[in-house]
Parts: sequence; structure tokens; C-alpha cells
Amino acid sequence: MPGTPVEEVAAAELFYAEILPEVDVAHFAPMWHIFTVGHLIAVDLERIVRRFGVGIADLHLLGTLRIERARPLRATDLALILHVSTAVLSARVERLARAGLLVRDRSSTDKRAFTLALTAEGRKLGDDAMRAVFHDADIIRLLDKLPAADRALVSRILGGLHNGLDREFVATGRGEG
Amino acid sequence: MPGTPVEEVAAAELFYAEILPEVDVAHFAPMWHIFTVGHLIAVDLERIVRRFGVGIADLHLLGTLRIERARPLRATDLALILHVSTAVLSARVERLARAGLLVRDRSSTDKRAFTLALTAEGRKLGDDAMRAVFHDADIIRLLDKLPAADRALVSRILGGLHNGLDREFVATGRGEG
DNA sequence: TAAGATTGACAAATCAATCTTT
DNA sequence: AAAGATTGATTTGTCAATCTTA
Repeated sequence: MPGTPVEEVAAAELFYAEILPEVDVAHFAPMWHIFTVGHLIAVDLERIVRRFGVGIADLHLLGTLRIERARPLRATDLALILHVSTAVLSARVERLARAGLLVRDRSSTDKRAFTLALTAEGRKLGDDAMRAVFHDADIIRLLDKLPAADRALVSRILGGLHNGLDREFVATGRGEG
Repeated sequence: MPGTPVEEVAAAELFYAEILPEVDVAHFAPMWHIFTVGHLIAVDLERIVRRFGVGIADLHLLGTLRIERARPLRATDLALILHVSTAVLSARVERLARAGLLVRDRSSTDKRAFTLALTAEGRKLGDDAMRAVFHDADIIRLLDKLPAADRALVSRILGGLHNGLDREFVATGRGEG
């Protein structure tokens, strides 16, 4: 019988310290905890928003379009923000448009591009799903029990990592497929 | 053109504060940063370990088997540790066994169960891939630039969330399919 | 040539149903 | 029944190739 995840990760760290003496294994625990907690959040959110007929990736897209902006977003902009390839985005937009949650319009300034905008149903579904997330998600309950200082630390440190990884993602042109 | 992820998340938080006045929107930023950073780590690690002919989920499995334990792990134990259904694990084990990286043996005490163990090639591939991760991963580079105190904070706080979510996962029997 | 977007082939995850052993 | 594991159908994501416009 395995122990707690923290124990598992600590054991792994000790182990890698032996077989990989050239690396700083103190990086393993934070990397792996973020990686796995991210995965568990994804599984949990997926379960919650599935009741609304969409996936968490769909909700991410709807939520991004929901925020008012100076200029309408094109499909390519969204692909960069969501960290997926344009191929994935294309299929997702097609599905959501077919469900009546958003509309695609040819850009007025560039005949190659589409601009994307939510429909009234898209706004409503997105808001309802997000409300359900705040209400039902395990991670929200856990964060709620955390000291406010810890929550702020997570926002600060993970926010920095988020910015850093996003830069790498854009710079190396990942997700261009 | 969108701004940095931290700006995007802050804008989203302000936005949800308006349309969802009943929830504590201060939970949105930490949740979303963890979720997205986890996803970006997954994409990056996937790219690195793909060179070895396996995915990051495969490496997680190999790494878990790599650690010495009192008793050999069964497929069911592994499914719980890796947070996947037994159906997924079955397919993954089949693929890795076919590649000669692990062996499946009927448990001596329970004729339904299999115990899993790495082959010499499985150990070598896992170690090599993990070495590549430590050497090439963007997240490792970013963590390396972080103050040691911040790294420790991430391990402590995210470790706590990891334990909490794992408990939920096991308690609610997710991943049983 | 490069940017924006789409398509089709393939890999992987989920769910429900099934089989065997306890 | 319930636990351990597998199979098949469906969905989703990734990659490479393609088409149109800039």
C-alpha cells in the first residue's frame, strides 16, 4: 500500500538524488506537485463542467472570449492564449459554433482571419459553468481552507512561473501545428 | 494582442467579481495558475520524453515502479497512484510490456491480480528520460532561478493540496471505470 | 514566403460492458 | 456481490499536409 503523495514524492526525490547525482533534486518536488495538482484540478473541473455539455478546455475558451477587450480576438490569438495548436482550436471552435455558443466572422481587415464572439447562450452557459466550478470544485474548497497568505504566495509564485512558461511557449512556437 | 498570463488572470478575476458576487474570486487566480502551469509542464515534458518513445504518463508509471518498495505493486495500486482508471492503465501496461520495458506476473496470492516490475531496459529508459527532463525542461530552468525559499513554499503548499486532492480522488472512487 | 485556418490519419483517454476470481 | 483486469465504442488531442490570402 502506497503512502501519501507527499511521501511518494519525497521518496522519489531521495531516489533521484542517488541515481542522478549531477542534478539538483530539490527541483523535483515542486515540479511534480504542480504537475500532478494541475492534472487533478483538470480531472475535477472536467467532471463538473461536463454537466453543461462542454469540457474544461471549452470553458477556458468561452471564458477568454467573455472578457471585454479593445479588439475582437482572432482564432490565432486564442490558440496562443489557450496554449493549443490552431488545429485543435479549429475543431473546438467548429464544435462550439455548431452548439450555438459562439459565432465566427471573417475579419474586416484580413480576409484570411476569423474573429470570434460569444452568443447570448455562450455567455450564459459559460457563466453558469463557472459558477458551478466555484461552487463544487475540490480545489476551491481546499484553497478556501488555506491561510490567505498562502493563497497569495501561490498566486505570486505560480503567476511568475506561468508568465515564464508562456514566454517559452510563444518564443519556441509550440502549438503551431 | 493579449497581455501576460498574470494580466489575463487578473482581468478574469475582476470580471468574475462582477458577475459572480457570491463567490470569493480570490480563489480564481491560484486555481487557474496551478491549472495552466500544470498543463504547460505537461506539454513541455511530453516533448522531452517523446524522444525516448514514451509519453510523460508512461514515464510517471516507470518512475513509480522504479522506487523500491516493501511489496510489488499491482495494477490497481498503480492506477490509484497515477490517478487514472484501470482501463487506461491496462492499455498503458500492455504497450510498455510489448516494448519490453516491464513484465506482468500473476500475483502469487491472488489469481486475479498482476504484479508489475521493470525490466533492465525499463530502468535504463526511465533513468535516461528523467535525466533529460532535469536537463531540458523549462520548468526546471525557471525553478532554478527562483529563491530557494519560494521553491520550499511551493513544495509545502502544493504538497498539501496534492495530499488533499488525492484523498478526494481515492474517497470518491474516481478513476475506477 | 509566411500567416491564418482547415482536414485527415493516428495516438491516447474516458466510459460502459464484460470476464474471471474472491 | 465485489475486486482485478480487459475490451470496444466514442471523444479529444496531436501531427503533417494542404489551401487561401498577405
